[in-house]
Amino acid sequence: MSTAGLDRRTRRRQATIEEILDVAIELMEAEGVAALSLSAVARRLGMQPPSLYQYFPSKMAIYDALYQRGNELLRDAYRSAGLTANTDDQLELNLIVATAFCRWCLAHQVYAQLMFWRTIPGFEPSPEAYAPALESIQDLRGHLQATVDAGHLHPDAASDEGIALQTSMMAGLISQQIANEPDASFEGGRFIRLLPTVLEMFYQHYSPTRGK
Amino acid sequence: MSTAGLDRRTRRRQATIEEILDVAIELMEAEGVAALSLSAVARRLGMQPPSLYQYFPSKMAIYDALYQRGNELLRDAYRSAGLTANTDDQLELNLIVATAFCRWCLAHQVYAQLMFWRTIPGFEPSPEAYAPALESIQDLRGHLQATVDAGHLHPDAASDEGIALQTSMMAGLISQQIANEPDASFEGGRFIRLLPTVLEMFYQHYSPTRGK
DNA sequence: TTGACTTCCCTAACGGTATTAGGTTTTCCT
DNA sequence: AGGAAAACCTAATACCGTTAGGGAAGTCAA
Repeated sequence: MSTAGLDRRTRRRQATIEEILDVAIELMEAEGVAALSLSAVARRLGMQPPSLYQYFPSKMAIYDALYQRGNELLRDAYRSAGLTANTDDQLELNLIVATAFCRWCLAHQVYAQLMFWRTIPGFEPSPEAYAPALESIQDLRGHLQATVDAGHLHPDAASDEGIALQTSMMAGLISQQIANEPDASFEGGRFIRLLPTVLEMFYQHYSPTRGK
Repeated sequence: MSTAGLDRRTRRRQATIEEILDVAIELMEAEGVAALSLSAVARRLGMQPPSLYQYFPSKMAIYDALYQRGNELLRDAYRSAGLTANTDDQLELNLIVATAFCRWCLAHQVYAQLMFWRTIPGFEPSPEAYAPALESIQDLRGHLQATVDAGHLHPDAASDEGIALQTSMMAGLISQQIANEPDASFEGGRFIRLLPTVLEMFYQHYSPTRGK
């Protein structure tokens, strides 16, 4: 990530790579994820299209780099929300980080579509690009486990099933919001504003006294 | 829909249109929704690509026709599940129709992606193509209202919010399943098998005694 | 049966795309 | 300063969606 201590040319190269990715995201925001055109990217950069192949071996490689960048950004947003939260209540903390997660997805719909819907024909993320997504899932698992340990949830909440349940419910709100009301605010969105409700349902379902 | 009583030429024409749509769906299943190629469709039909323009004014029109067809098929699958269900229990009936809905989406992922994710750049369904989707939502509302009337759910369950909640939760399971385990069976899918659980949570949340 | 009209399908062409091949110029390190 | 490597170019290939225009075949009325 840091550019210090490197070759001058290597630094310039890295800057160009970032610039390509920035332009790609911008164009996808304007035209749609699947409508990304390398020619348009090159035009925007004042290059000829084949020159891009100095930096990425294919269009899919650009998607892959963006997939990775998105997962890193989301992981960081998620973590920093957990770290800066000022509360002792584990359940409230869960709401805070879940809100941060959903907020990020709605503010970065292009990334979200690339990361969670996987609708680009022929695109399969590389293990390297997928790694930060696994970290995010681990973080979520940690949050749930901490809530369990604090006695606020049944142990099953931190199981694979509990995680699948929570991610599915959040993914449902996010995908419905993006597909049906992409421009609504976080507070006003018909679907996303149900996030606290949905978390309540989750807590209810995994209440510590479940199964007597 | 019926081809009886029409011009001979009109009948042949209608058959060709259906054939084009069938081939388009087949290719999208194999290559991805966004990877549909009119040239490939024409090749499969033994035509030259421009000939397709006798039947559809553009590629988007084909997407639109498929969008409509998918919504009609889903509406019919949903309705027939409700009609053939053999139960007196309104809650069980809900599970049956919800299951039919999810089953259809997983069995027809191409349609589902087109209908619910809207990831084709520049595609906006026509009002005509959208109409059957509205019917499906009305059917869902009817089911929820009937459950409320039977005294099994709080009246809020059939409100706009209740419907948004239920559709979001189902959409979450479906989208997670399609994105992460598209080839899993309905019973074995890590996400979709949570459907009964999720409905339980919904019933719990909208229990008739809610708010005392 | 003839003539007109429509439908169907074709070829040719335009401007766009991703990508490869190969050459030239610029940049930088030793 | 020499030489390597990086950066960028032009040209070309093989696709794509779409438009223009023409010819053959089917259909209907006189």
